[in-house]
Amino acid sequence: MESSDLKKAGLKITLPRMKILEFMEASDVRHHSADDIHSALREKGEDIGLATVYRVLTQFENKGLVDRHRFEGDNQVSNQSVFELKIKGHHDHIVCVSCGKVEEFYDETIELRQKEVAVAKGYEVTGHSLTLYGKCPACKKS
Amino acid sequence: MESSDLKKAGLKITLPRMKILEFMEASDVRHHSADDIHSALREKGEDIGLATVYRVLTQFENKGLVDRHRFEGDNQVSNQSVFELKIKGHHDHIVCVSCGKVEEFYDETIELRQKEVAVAKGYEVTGHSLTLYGKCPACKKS
DNA sequence: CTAGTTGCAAAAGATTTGCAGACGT
DNA sequence: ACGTCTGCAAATCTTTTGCAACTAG
Repeated sequence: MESSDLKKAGLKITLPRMKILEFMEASDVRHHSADDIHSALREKGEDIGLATVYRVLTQFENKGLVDRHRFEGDNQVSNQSVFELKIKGHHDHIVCVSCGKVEEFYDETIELRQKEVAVAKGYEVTGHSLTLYGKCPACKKS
Repeated sequence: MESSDLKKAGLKITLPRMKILEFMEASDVRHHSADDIHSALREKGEDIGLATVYRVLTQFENKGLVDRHRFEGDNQVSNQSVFELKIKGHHDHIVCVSCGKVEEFYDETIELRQKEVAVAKGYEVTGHSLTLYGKCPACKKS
């Protein structure tokens, strides 16, 4: 399923692209910084440059294969963008401010209301970004 | 009202801090990058370093005087953080992807639903960030 | 073969930090 | 006077770009 996605997107099937896609699919975590991916692949013995990782992710983003997020919020740990495969439908995020864990959720009520708010202001909506910040169950105890 | 805010926050009342606060209060735009503020003050003849602007804004953020946002979204223009005075109550943002204009809104339904979603997942909410992206009325025509 | 890709190093943009001097209280 | 700030320059961090070599189709 990987190579067909690339072909469909009009991108040549190259080793770095395959490796990056594979890594993102195989990982149990869904959000990765460019550096995460680069280090992970390096450790696996792949010789892929960080610049290539950025280039590939940017291409994927433009082709609609991945989303790029910039989590902000209370105790922001890093300034890096994070990327996630766009295999599932749209959803928003909830980030733990203590351990950095990211979960996803989708709420029809919120989605609908957002559109209403925008239209009421005369906007033509093209997208949105919603992220909740808080302490996850595990971190609440400590 | 400015100096008292600073004093309350436990910060010395210095010229750069006053100037930055004044500028943010006086401006009709509510969101400014560190560089915006720096340039604006420079043009007014104030001799304030960019590093100081960043330091002051970061202090203000920690003291709860300002919020820092990192708008992401469809046609990302810049990677700069923007800061806004926290004088008004909480609200979210709607950003025009064409002209970059930022408007604010507050919707009780969305706020409520967010809290519900987080609680349902066992989180203790500490904050959230919601930004809609779209074309503003003026830009829709073009 | 040929255009699209890659790795590396250098560049660029945003933000932070070290330090000596200046300022607020 | 004293500890806090400030400006400047240098350092850091993240991301992008130039370029010569390489590779998929």
